[in-house]
Amino acid sequence: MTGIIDTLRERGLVQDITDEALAEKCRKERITVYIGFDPTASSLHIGHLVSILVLRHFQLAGHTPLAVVGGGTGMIGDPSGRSAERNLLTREELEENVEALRATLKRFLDFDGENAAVLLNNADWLAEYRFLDFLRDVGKYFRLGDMLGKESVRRRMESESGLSYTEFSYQLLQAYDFRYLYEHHNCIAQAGGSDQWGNITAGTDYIRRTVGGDAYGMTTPLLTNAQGEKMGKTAEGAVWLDSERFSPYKFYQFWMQQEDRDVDRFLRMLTFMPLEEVSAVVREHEANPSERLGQRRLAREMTALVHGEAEAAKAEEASMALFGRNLQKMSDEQLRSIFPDVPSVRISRNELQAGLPVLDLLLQSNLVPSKKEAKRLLSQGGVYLNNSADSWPGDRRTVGPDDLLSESMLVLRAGKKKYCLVEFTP
RNA sequence: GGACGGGUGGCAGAGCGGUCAAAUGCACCGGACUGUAAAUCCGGCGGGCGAGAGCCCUACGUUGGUUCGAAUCCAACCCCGUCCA
Repeated sequence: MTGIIDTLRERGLVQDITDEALAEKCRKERITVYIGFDPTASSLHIGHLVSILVLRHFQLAGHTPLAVVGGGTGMIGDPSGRSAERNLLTREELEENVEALRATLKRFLDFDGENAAVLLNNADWLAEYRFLDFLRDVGKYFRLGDMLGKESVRRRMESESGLSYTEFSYQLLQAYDFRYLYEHHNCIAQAGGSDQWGNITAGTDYIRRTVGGDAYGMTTPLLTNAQGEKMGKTAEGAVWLDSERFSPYKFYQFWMQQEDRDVDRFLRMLTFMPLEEVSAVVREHEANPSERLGQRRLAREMTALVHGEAEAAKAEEASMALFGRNLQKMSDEQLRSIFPDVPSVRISRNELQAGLPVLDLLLQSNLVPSKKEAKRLLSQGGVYLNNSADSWPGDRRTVGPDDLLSESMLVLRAGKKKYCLVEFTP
């Protein structure tokens, strides 16, 4: 029988494991596994995706996943010198973030059935823990040498910014989390990103020393691209999993724009496609890279996974319309159908009649942050009206009714891949 | 509490009285080449005004001061690091 760990290994999702016995155990029995998510932001981004998917993999294999939101551990970041008010506010913020994380996590796991997922908040057992009790019950089992030896601690000690006592204590909290879950939820394994190794082993060691049980840990590799850069951040910020912050269209485009050599790895790590199918797609892609079949499939799969099949279909359709060759044939009706899905803006028709300066149009469409940048773009030939860049006599050019693509719309483009749909309304 | 070092653009890191909107590298944005890819090359990279030469505003931890002029000198304060108590 193939166990979940074997499956995860095949997909490149296992970086390290505390004990090979875990793989064996998973082949034979159903276990409970947990991963923690700290509410440092109000939404999850693709940096969290690997962890979420690992939980789902476990669940699909019949194991019970616990998703722990760090309402307690998330408080640790608080600097002590804050006013009571601000502290209160922060608490509220934290609470909101916790709620947002719960909502997102719920979409990825199944909360019914025999091995229903469980959503927990570590504030429930950490918040009321008294400091002196904690030092006696937990702190006593940690040796300073071990704590200082952790990679994360060492790096910070050597860095210019140093490390506060508060953050230094974090590993104890996470270790205690693990023990709590071990005792109350029969959870014998913790997974996490590779940066969590130190915290995870702190937990397994602590459990061994206190309750004497077997607890295991596993880490996933950090999701990086072929350049070795951490995935999840773009120049504008994180790639959120929440459609309010990062539209399905943008999400689709994000994956569409990945480079060739990442396609195979991402398909294996981030989708649930059978590996044979992944190989087939990759082969097809390599035979004819300019078709971008690999990226297309990746974008489609990822968008469907995160935003649902319907949104994925819309994002794909909008992308094909904008990036397709025959933009000229688009009608008002067709453009309007993708309008809500892509970056778009509405401007009064009067402005068009009067002759709208291109610089203003660029600014209003949010394609540029400033007029200066708009001028730069224009002078370097990076502005496209209805996908054609020719005939642009300088930045004093204005746009009028003749420039419309359909009755009321035009397509503005900055650079190679940033579009904005502009509708002129009465 | 003391000694020393340090706080500069998204990051790293020069500058140490005018020629500094601030070298250089990375990141980022356009363009060429392509394939919404990579590599490479070219251009750009605080903001406003101007067709343009250019003009103006805001910026080098904070606040004051010296000076015709300060990222650069002085003072106080805040923050970080290292060592000492």
